[in-house]
Amino acid sequence: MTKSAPRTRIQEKNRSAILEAGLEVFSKFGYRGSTVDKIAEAAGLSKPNLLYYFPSKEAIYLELLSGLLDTWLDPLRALNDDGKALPEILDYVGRKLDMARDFPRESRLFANEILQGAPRIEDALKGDLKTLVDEKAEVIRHWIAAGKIKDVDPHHLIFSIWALTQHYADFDTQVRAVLGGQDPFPGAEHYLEQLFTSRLKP
Amino acid sequence: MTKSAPRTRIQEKNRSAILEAGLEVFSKFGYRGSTVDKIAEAAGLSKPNLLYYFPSKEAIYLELLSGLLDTWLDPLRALNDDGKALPEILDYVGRKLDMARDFPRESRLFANEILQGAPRIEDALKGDLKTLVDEKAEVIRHWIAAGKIKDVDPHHLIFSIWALTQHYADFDTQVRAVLGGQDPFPGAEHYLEQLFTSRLKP
DNA sequence: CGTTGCTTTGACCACTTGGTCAAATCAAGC
DNA sequence: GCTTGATTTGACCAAGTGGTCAAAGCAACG
Repeated sequence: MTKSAPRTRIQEKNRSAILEAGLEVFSKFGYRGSTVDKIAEAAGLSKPNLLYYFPSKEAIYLELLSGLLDTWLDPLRALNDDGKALPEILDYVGRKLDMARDFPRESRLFANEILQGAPRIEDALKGDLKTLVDEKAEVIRHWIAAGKIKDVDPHHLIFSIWALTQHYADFDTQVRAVLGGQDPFPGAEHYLEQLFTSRLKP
Repeated sequence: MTKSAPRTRIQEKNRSAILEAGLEVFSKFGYRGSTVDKIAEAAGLSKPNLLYYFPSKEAIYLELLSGLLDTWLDPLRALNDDGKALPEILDYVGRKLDMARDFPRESRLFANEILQGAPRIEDALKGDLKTLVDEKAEVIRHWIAAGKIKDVDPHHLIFSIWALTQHYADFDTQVRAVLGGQDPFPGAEHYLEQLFTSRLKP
């Protein structure tokens, strides 16, 4: 559920333009490095006009963050105990890697917030996120008990999937510098599939 | 080689106090989020006094960064073609994980810089870093050709080691939130050892 | 056309921030 | 104790920042 639903078409347009601009700017400069002026310019509005739609810089940031956390966890929610364990996990890896490729700004915004100690979403991490991860760790434990995959620590398995996929979005600059500008994603997809298959296939 | 060598004992003491304070503050708030006042306070100096030792906020940041990149790459430099391939790689993983545990501020400072697009160290990444990684990739390729480890893309192997180890420093907040405050490192060490052994052991 | 309510803006303000500077303090050798 | 050079500081400044506000523009409807 989004904030108080905008009524007019123009409100809807401007609010979403601001959020898009906010994502662009916040993900590039971090919260402190972003200015209301920059966001306003990116959204094609004047600063006071932007502040007519959102009460403050922080309000934009918070709305982005809360929307993001959901989107970001959707692939994990989709991880279900539907028979084939390994393909299910490989699918999750693939979906996360796709997101790193297609939504790097979202990944970086999130990374920025966690790096600063997650001051604004600590509760969500200790609450919803922990609950969801614990739940999925249980699913993985069942797969292990049933002999469908090898014995691994489910939490660290999940962490490793996050780390490996998000690395390609968050550290994009470094990865491309080392690869000499070459697109990392085809290679990454193959590498990660092999990596997790080797570790998990019984 | 460090900057112009400080002459007096007091200069040495204050300069290193400032660098220590800078590391503390920059790694916590990022470049833009850090103020000269905060760094000065952490170093136990007044702002003008701090600026007597360093010409600007950026100078502190740059000196930290350039010193860091070296330290950060030392473990990779130590990766040598000395017979046993897999233990060599597992050692590298272990050393990087130790650094993530013992020097998380350094890792976060670096992560912050890369996240912002590495505006101040792009050249170093495309130069020294790429050279070093390409060189070590060649070592790994030899191991593969000699049948000492399984066939993997050397660059992505190195990326995966970086991603997995630094994740525990950079995303510490998230990891601990999900684990309910439990120390992640013992579990991480075991998980990573198994992961790379499974993938690489011929 | 004129009223009404949504939208936009120029001018402005208080506060933070990086950095300067002249003057004061201090330490050490003479 | 006095001189000399290193160190420290209070006062200050210009630029940038988040945010306010009253007034102006604008669209739609009677």
